[in-house]
Amino acid sequence: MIFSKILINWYSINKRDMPWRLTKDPYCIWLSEIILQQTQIKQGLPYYNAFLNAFPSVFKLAEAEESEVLKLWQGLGYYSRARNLHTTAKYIANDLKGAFPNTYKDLLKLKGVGDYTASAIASICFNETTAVVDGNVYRVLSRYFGITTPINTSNGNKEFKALAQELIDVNRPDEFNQAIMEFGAIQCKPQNPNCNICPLQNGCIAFNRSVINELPVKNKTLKIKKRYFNFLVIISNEKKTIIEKREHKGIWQNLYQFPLIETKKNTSIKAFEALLREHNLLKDRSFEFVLYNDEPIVHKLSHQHLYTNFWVVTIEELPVEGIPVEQVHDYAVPILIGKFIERFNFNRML
DNA sequence: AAATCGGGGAT
DNA sequence: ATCCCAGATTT
Repeated sequence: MIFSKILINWYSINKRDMPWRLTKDPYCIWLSEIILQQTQIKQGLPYYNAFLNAFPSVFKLAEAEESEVLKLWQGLGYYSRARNLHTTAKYIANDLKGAFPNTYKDLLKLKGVGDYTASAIASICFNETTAVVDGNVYRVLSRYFGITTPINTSNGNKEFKALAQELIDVNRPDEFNQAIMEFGAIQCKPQNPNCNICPLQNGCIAFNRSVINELPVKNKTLKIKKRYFNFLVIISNEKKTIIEKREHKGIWQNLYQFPLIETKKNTSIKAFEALLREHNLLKDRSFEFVLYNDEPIVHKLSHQHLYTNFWVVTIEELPVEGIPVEQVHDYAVPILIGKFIERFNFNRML
């Protein structure tokens, strides 16, 4: 039996129930694919339901404020996905009058839609024969065909895309694409794949050579930077506090945070007091402060480790406008801040 | 080509 | 700790 046929047969028996498998509506498929980029289904699923509930159509999404979209995206990470999602929704609703692009070529032009997502939408919604290549596909193909080209190189990307495009079932591109991804997710897993019950075992080069655990090959480049964040949780007698928007490029763009002092290394309380006293918001003012956490809170991102302190500063009157403390819940914040807000429990002060 | 962009889950 | 996750974009 041929490769695609085996996969599709396996898929028909083993596929999991997913809400986005109940529809071919490009809006729903697009939304699910953006949410699931670099995101496990278990983590993305509640966000998919929340978004469809809040924004049942591309027009509703287009009408929303970006702040609202980011708030709903809070905790999912890679926030450029949410910003691009909103930009693209406005483009489709306003410029295209809601007519979703229906070819791989046109889908690729959308912000936040790359080769994988364009292929997925084109095949699932419009039956176009465009093969997807995601992390699952890299793994399944590299093992079955014994390919040692590193997957995170341009050569690897080209090679696997071409191979997947050869293997795809032209009569059922949608099923083939979903089958190979599902197969990679629950059968040909990264660790301890179920080779003993695998329908592709016979022809699998990695299995026959006992090199399953060596594939796929990936170049590692990761350099992790350490950063030292000090957030100022400034609270006035009126129970107001200050938050600010992260406007600049970099992590958490357009999300909110407490005023931040970043230092080159972790500072002692004594040394930090000096920084506090010369800070714009506190200069020449009378205040008290306490370090909320005993040890720096370590927040790990893929390229940075953030060593974080929350300094609770009490002051008679805010130097700028500020917001009532209970309103901190209304803003999209990084999960690092969100967890602090939850633990600190501003509402107890009311 | 390499760096950047999150947060959680599995081992 | 380390790797991975239904990748895309910027540098």
